[in-house]
Amino acid sequence: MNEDLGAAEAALVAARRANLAALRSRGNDPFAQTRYDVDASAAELRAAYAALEPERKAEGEQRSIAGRIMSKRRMGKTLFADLRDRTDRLQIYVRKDDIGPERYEDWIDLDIGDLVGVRGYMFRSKMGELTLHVLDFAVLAKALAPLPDKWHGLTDVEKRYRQRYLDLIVNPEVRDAFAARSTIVAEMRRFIDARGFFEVETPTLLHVAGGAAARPFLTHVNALDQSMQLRIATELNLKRLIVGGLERVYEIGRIFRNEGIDTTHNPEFTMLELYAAYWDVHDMMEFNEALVAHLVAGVTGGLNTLRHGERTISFERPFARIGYLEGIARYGGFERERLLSPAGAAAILEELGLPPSPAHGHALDKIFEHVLEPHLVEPTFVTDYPVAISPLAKRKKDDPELVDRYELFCANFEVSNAFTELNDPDDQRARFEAQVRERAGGNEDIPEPDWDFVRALEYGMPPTAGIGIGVDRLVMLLTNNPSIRDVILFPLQRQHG
RNA sequence: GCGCCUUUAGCUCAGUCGGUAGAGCAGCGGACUUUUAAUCCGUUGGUCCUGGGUUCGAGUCCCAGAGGGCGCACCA
Repeated sequence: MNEDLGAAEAALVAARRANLAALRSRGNDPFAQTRYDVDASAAELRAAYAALEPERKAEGEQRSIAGRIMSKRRMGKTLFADLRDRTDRLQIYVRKDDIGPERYEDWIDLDIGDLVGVRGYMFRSKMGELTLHVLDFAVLAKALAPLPDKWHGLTDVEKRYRQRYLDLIVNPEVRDAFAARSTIVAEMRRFIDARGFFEVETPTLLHVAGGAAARPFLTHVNALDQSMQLRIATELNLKRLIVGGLERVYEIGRIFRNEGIDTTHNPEFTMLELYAAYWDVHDMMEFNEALVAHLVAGVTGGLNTLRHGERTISFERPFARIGYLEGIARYGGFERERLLSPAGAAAILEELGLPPSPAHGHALDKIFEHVLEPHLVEPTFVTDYPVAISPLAKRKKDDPELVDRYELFCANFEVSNAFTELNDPDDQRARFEAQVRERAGGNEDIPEPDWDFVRALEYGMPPTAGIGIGVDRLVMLLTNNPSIRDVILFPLQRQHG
């Protein structure tokens, strides 16, 4: 079974198997264990005994923890080892005199990576380290494969992603980032639930994936013998629920887009979408600002600033606001009339030295990215988008070429996108028809229209505001990680032998 | 898709001008009853990513390919 291993690795595995056999020969089969009574975590013990003075022992109280052996320092008839559990690392101390010569042999046969449960009392060593003096223990599982280097850890990025379990074992900051993600998402739910929203789950398999401009993944349902698509947004189904009277709904769900992979894009990612009947885009902005400020305070222990790379970003409310056209005029000097006409926007692209765009909306996106986005470091609401790039948003009452929409930018990327939802079925139908023409013109990123969505609007949708937040990118921001792969446990990698 | 970088022991990395492949950690054997990257003595371990080519001789030079990272392009 080890034919695919190199000789050196095979020898390491063989040594561990020999240790496993030795443990079993003493009636101590690690894989026969089913449970262990754990009454503390490493972090709890560190906190509970923080005041213990050097060389003092808390002999009266026995505590037990379980974890993985990360290092072992043998000194003849005693040994020190470091145990790691989900919370922290804790040093343990084992003496031959305490457990007897035969059980001490077990510790010689234990390897780095093995899982043990230990019970004993806490003391502080001569060197000042809090340590658990082991009086009893159980071997709970054996690591037959050798772990990466205890000091350098695992730095090979490819291996870290392909074997994330190794990354999590040896790189504590990786575990911390994913623990932070869990906390952030939980806090997000609490914040939303407290405002009376229903959490719902809508299908990922759809006949027509819509609600965004992106290429979908294609699949096939055998039972129906029909081709289907993986969703690229949850928007249309969530608004159907608003039509259905649920009034306040949200979904935190996996979205799939069959597009490029880079430091801010993974083909499957997590999006929060939330819709509130009787809110408009201003209510949503208020909500959005409160949510982000709350999460920043949560991860920083109450601060309103975040470290991002070399800089510090302030999230003091209110966040900056700038109009879409106003911003492009301020930083690029391009005027509204040119931007809002397809020919004018195409001419601006040329002036900027950018390649021509297939459509007006695309040209606007490119101009925005080059002119305004580089300036958006502090959290900033960009408001009042052109209708050409907002097919699902409601027009501004006094300015029908623009829509009641904003995007929140921070650290030069989009954190959220929100608008007052278009609820006029005739306008929606007209915009879908425009998309049909654009799609016929060769833009494959434009989805097929979802005509049943127009039918839903015909039954009446209350005035509603909606928002989408890229959860992965928000976690990147909140945990100061530069790549989306740092906040996705198993990022997509090419398959190889 | 394009460009740059990268791939050597289980892990982290050296490898000069093309001349028999190295270190630390881990492992193995030994000493050591408060160590902590424990220490000390001894020692095993290689598909140098793959396939071609040049050469008396290739980890090293050339070509092609594969994986990965970064940048650009793409991408609400």
